Amino acid sequence: MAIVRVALPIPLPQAFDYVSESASLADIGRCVQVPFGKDTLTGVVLALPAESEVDGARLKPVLEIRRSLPALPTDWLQMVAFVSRYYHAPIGEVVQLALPPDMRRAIAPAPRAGQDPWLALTASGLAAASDGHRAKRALAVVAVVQGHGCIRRSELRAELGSSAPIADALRRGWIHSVPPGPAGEASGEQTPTAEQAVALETISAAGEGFVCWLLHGVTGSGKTEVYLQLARQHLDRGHQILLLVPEIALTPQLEARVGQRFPRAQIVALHSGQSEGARSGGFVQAMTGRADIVLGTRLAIFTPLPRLGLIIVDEEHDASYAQLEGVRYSARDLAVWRARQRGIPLLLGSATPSLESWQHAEAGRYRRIPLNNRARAASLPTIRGVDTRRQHLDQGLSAVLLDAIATRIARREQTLIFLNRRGYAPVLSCPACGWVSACDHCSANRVLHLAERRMRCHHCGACSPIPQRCPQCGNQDIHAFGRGTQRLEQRLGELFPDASVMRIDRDAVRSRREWQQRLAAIADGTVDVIVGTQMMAKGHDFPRLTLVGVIGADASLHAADFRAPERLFQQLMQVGGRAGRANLAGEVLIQTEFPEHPLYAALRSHDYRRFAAMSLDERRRAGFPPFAYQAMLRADAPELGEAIEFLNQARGLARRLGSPEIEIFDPVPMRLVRLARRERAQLLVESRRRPALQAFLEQWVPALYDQPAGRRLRWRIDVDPMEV
DNA sequence: AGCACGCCGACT
DNA sequence: GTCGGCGTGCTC
Repeated sequence: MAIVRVALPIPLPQAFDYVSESASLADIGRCVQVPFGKDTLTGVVLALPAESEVDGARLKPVLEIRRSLPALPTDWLQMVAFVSRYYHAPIGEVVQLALPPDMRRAIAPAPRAGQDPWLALTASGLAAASDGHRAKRALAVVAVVQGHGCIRRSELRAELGSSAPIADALRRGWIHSVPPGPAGEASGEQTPTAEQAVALETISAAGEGFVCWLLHGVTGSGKTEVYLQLARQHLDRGHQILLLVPEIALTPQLEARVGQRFPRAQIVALHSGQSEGARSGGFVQAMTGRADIVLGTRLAIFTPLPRLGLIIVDEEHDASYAQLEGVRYSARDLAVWRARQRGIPLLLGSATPSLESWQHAEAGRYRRIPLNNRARAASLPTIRGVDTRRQHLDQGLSAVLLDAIATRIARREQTLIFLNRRGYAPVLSCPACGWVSACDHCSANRVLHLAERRMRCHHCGACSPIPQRCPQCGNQDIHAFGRGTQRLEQRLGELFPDASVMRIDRDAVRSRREWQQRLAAIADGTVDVIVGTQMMAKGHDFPRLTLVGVIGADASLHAADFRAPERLFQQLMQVGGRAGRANLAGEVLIQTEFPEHPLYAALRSHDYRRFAAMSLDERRRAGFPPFAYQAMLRADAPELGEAIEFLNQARGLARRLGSPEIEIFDPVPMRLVRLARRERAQLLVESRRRPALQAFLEQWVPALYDQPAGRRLRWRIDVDPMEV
């Protein structure tokens, strides 16, 4: 009779022991069905302990061990256990997070390569394409294949809506299926630039063991080419590659690029908004070693990969690697842990690395590789500040910026106006009595959305109609203060009546399809001026975009959050990278009341290093991360008092456990105290040493579970919090 | 988390 | 006399 330790999907910190007649060591990592209280749950076997802390008579038998599924590998279980330990999240919740909801469906065999071959153009197909005027339907096939370089039969079929012309084109010999071959066979590999070659040689020379590389490459320096050539080397050695990307709409583009480069590799894409079945399928393909490359967002860090040889984290500074809800983790940090665990190299890439990573490099823990030159475009954009202190502004737009826009319109070039505020105006207010459009559920104002004819809270999503008069005093003369993307879009339309203005933000672009349509319109050059939020900052190159205007950036300069300037710099650097490509010089105009601010000065000279040195110096002096390690206890309740009371008890506990190495702060209401009818507070604990913080948390968090007050409200511990 | 058990107010 | 409020405790 073996004892089986099982992680169950419940928010309790411990695993549960059961007994089983048939369990063996081979069942560690398998899914099991067990009775739990009144119902039956599916869990994962963590271990077969020699004995249980629970009295043997109380152990219930395992109902079923699902042996039809392959067992999760030991290193995967170790990673999950680490996440639970480090982030102080219940093991069962971590397993639930890391495991696709239903792995059963995933057991169906993956589509066989022979069934769904890669198709590519032949020489005669190329000839047929250029000489035209023949069988139109088959030529359409040729055009599509040519457009993709290389495409799966299933995708081609989906695009054409029929498979008959594919057969026709195959018969004519215009296209052929690419015969299966080594996964590392690359098509269209570029000759690396001198810098890229150095980067690749340096990384290869260090061997196959654990090294954390920080690839610091300016926008357009060709980081992706380095990723792909490095990936090819590892594919050649039979390794699997994990490529993490931020949670943004451009995943499909990168996927297409990887697919075209490695027509013979099995590529699995894992991103949010994917069906359960697809996620499970990809998970199992990766776990069984059938997938060669896993490309995905933060959740993909939990993919089991038996042949894993390389991890790449693109745009490693990106905030979307951190999960803020539920089990809190940073996929980038876990990537480092995982690479060390597996003894393999890890590549973190960014034009503006996180200060955490930069400091690791400064301290020699990561090895830095610079890519200083743009691979294609001749030069970096000119960045200038526009001093708005003494200027008349038209809806926030300075004459200098308006002139610059007019010039681009005349030249048939494009402008992007970057404003990180959605809606028409951030608040509606009555000048007579002082009423503001406050949200009933949050301590925030509802934003005027003229396009949707609603007032909307950007925090909880609640909506209300636009009042025609002041709800408090009846005054008909209420005003919209400030401006968002909608108002700018409207004003730019008035100022440039012959130009076409397009708005890109989460309200205007709801679906992937809309996003694609708008991108296509911008690429076509039918748009002159784009008003966009940070959605526009990432990825995508627009060859005709030569001017970027930045509005309202100053707000982040003096924000309460000590990370705000870092994010601002990253964002402006990224959005500036949109300006000027190929043979057209780019210009970035930043409207500011603080043109002399060192952040803008560093930005003007494209000097990330200076910015990083300066910021790290400030952080060191202030004792902020990465020179201190933090954990945040957050609580929310219907009334703020309850949350504060719980945190005070928690602080009392902490004081009793506390060591001199731990600093315990007072509970404070969060900056946005009220959110969706709940009031929130937080308590910060900090240490100069990570192990000291962890040792403290190991005592403190279990004690918190025993606090009776903790049962009446929601609380959560956030290790290495990104927002303080 | 779910679900029991368990003691105190307004209702068929 | 009961139906039901959610406080407290437990789940291997």
